[in-house]
Amino acid sequence: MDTLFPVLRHRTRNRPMTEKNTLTDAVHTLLRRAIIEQALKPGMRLPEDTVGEQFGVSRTIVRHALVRLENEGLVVTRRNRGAFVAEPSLEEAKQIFEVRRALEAEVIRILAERMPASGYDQLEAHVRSEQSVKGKDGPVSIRLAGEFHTLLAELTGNAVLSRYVSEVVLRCSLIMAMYAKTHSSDCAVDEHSQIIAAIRAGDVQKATALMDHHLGAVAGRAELEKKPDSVSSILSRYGKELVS
Amino acid sequence: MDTLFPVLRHRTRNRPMTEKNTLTDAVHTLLRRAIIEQALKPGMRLPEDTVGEQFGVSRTIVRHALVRLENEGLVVTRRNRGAFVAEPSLEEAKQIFEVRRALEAEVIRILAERMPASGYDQLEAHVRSEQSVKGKDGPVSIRLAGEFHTLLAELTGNAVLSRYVSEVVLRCSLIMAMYAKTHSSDCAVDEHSQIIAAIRAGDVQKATALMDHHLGAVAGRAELEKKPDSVSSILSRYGKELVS
DNA sequence: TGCAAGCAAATTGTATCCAATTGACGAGAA
DNA sequence: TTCTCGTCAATTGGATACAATTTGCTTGCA
Repeated sequence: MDTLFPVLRHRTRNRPMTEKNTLTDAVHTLLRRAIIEQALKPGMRLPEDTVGEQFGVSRTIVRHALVRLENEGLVVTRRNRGAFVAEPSLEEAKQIFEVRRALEAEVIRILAERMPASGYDQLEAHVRSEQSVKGKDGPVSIRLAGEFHTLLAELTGNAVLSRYVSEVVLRCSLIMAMYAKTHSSDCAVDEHSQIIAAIRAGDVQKATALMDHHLGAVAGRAELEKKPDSVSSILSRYGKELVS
Repeated sequence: MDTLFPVLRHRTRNRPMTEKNTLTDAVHTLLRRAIIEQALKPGMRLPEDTVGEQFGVSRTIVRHALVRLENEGLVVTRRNRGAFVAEPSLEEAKQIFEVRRALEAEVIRILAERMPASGYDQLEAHVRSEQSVKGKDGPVSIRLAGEFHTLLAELTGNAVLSRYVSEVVLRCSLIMAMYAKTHSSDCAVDEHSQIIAAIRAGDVQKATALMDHHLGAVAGRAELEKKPDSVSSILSRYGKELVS
């Protein structure tokens, strides 16, 4: 545990962070990455003082970070109980995928209309980096698969849209971590290429259909398996119904 | 100032709040309402201790509430400067409307497919309450006009979608407060009725077109006028470019 | 043996305190 | 007169201390 994130202090003190150079942002970013990469598994408790101790910051900071993560849907907090890594239900997962489809359809619609200058270069570079880790089922592959969609959204130039897409993509990563046996990003890379091609051709219909299929495949893969591998994740859901 | 929200303590101590009964939630909710109803105008400073003093809570609470409001896009914070009510630029406004159109189109698509049992009753009741304040340009009218769209989104049963719609609707309210001369919700009510009718008829095309027109009219009204009534709002934007 | 009441430990909710950064004002020099 | 530099007040960033609530365990009783 202690060695998971040993560089926080250093990076925070000396170098500007990706976001705002404030401790809260640093903790927020690291916790998010830890959740997405499954270092912190769904349902795991996140006590404020424990986290703060590991990161060498006070509870105040951790709390602020947790508030943000809760807004992003990656953690849930229960009154006087503390924060937990979210365990999206299948119902919730369906909802998130539904929204994601709508948002990404809009992304495609916009990009087909106005793709920025270096857009295709960036996309193709990203696909290449995805191909370079093809086959591995590690956290890197999961992260890259998500970042393709984030990049796509960023290219629209619409910061609001981009933020929402990022959020749903992150939550989908969490969902896949819970429900899918393997992330199996093998097919995904090819589908990414096809989507780029369709956008380049200006064929919104086809690109949207491809994206729908792409997301549908991902969602379907999750729904079929349900991954009841750990008893706790099941019992926790039953437990929730008892207390609420 | 002191008499604006005199009931906070009482409500918080004795009664469950709308959200979670914690002071942070209470302050968060009240600040949000104050911003939407234009009691707190765009660009206005929100010093932590001043706000906390007015509400009778400590700065810690206000900080947490401000963090949430920032996540919602209703306030912006500048490092070591404090929090301000957001002043969305026209570019930002365009982006928000773009996302809103996409989200609400999805709402209509879903509702045409699966409208819950009492859905139409609730919608018509809401329209009636909108009509009852027709003509007045007060905060109540602004709030109701927004809540129609929020209600629509909630009826989808998709909590994620509903949350995002709520957010963009709130931000649109702020935008209209800045850029539109009058909220002029006169036409809006009728359009709301028409949208309901189209959904009831199962005509997704028409409902979407109506909604697009509805939102387009709202957005257009804002964009045309630009409301340069106060010099400060213009200068503040230039000022931002200087310091950033 | 099983259940309930009560106590103790742990953890969050809130308030207060110290430090660091920023913006403003004013004095002095070009 | 105007620009620059230095000091100071104001405000946020962050840490610590205290209070309230919940949980789980222990103990007593049926």
